[in-house]
Amino acid sequence: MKSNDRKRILLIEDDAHISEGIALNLELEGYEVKIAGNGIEGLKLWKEWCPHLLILDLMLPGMDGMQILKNIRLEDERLPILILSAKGDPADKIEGFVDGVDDYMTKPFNLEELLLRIKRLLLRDQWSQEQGNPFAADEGETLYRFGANEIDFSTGQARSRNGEIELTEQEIKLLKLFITHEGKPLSRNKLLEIGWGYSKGTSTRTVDNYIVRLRKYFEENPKEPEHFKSRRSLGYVFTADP
Amino acid sequence: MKSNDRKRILLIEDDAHISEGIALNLELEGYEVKIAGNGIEGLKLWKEWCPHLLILDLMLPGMDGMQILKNIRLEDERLPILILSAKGDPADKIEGFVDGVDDYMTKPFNLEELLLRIKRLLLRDQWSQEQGNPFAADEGETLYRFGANEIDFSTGQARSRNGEIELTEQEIKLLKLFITHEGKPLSRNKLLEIGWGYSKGTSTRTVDNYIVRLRKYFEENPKEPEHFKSRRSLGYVFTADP
DNA sequence: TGTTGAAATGACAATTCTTTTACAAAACAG
DNA sequence: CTGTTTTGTAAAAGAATTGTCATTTCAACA
Repeated sequence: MKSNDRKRILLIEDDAHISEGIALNLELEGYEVKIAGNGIEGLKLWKEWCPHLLILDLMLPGMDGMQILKNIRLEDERLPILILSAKGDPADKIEGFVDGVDDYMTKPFNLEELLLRIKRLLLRDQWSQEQGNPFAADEGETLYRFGANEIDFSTGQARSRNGEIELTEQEIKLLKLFITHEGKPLSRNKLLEIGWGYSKGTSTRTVDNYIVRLRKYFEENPKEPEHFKSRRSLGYVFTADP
Repeated sequence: MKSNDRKRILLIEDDAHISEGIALNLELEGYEVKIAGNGIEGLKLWKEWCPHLLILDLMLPGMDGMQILKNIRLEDERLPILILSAKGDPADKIEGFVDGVDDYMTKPFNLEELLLRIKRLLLRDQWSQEQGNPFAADEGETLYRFGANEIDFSTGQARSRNGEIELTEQEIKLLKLFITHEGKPLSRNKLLEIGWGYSKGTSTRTVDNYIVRLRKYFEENPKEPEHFKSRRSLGYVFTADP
């Protein structure tokens, strides 16, 4: 293993003053740093560059930080994420943590402390990598059942009354989104933003088409959906046990 | 793995009001909790009870928190430790972190946040524990059979319906990878990283070429692979008995 | 050196998945 | 009812991924 390689840290932060300050310090500590000034760019860099740790400003223009967080957690359960936020009230903190944040600091923050927290997070992460095998990531709770269906997220396969199905990437993402938000209506916009990384305002029939497909796969009678229901002008709701 | 066992949390805190409040909440969350009212007792319990996580008040009577911390870190580098402290000034924070603290909260703290931070720390810790060596196939049995094929890893030879084949080094590595991860899709990236030691993000057709070769060797009908299947945008899956 | 064979690359074709487009059907408001 | 908005669906167009082959690189070896 080449654990000697410099650790990559991705910083998603719109305020150039702050981001450059942090980046400079991180580089002095020996990390490799890239900055994204907005969410879209951030997601792109995350995909391409595969950073070891992510520092994320919750208050971003365009797609907001929370969306990015959700988006990334759909695909990577384990990436250490440290949230920065100007807002300091407890409500924010908690919402951030719920979605799988590893650490949280409010601006203005103490730089030394930030550096130490980062160091510690990366150290723990490295322990995870060394001991476990790199594939263990997916091997936790990967089986999900609802109705007469069973989904194995580790292999991307599903069994339903129609037999075995090989799910595609988007289908998996969408399913995860629905399952993690069971019972809550998700608007097309939200789905596009979180599951696709689109910026707001795009209007297409894409989502509907996927719904059609999910219904074909998993509904007993696709015309009378039980699990993937539409809520007019709200979006779609997933229900595990109708 | 007995991940179902309740996690043990040791709380070292002299103020009974606070400690009991925290303990109660932790128990409601399903943790097993023990309280130590001072440092000596704390160290004793840590040794006997082997908690999964330690919550430590820095301001303790007698032996002070920092001593305990150092003491424990001498013997256990990895135990997740969360510090509580009434003093909120940065200097304290930093000193705490330097000595291998995983998280730090100052009193008065938000209970929800405490619970969430604990949850996250324990989750990461669990990931660290998970074992599994990607090249486990090295051990013991060197003969592997699947379909009409037989591979002898000790000599690097294989027999298939096409006769005897001398496998090359890379082919062997790749085969081992597939065999040890039967049923799981392996992305090109993972394969390149593990089998070749490439860093992430390299894009080549190398892996595909090897797949072609493996299929030629081992598939009855390489155009309709049974064992080495491709899962678009996920990678390749190996299946021993289709 | 030149030979050899494995390993890697790059171009292009074949395939599969995704998005758009277009329109029908359904739900709603008045 | 009737017009408007929203949702469902199929099929075409568009992208992206994968399969294959010819070619180049590289290192071992005679």
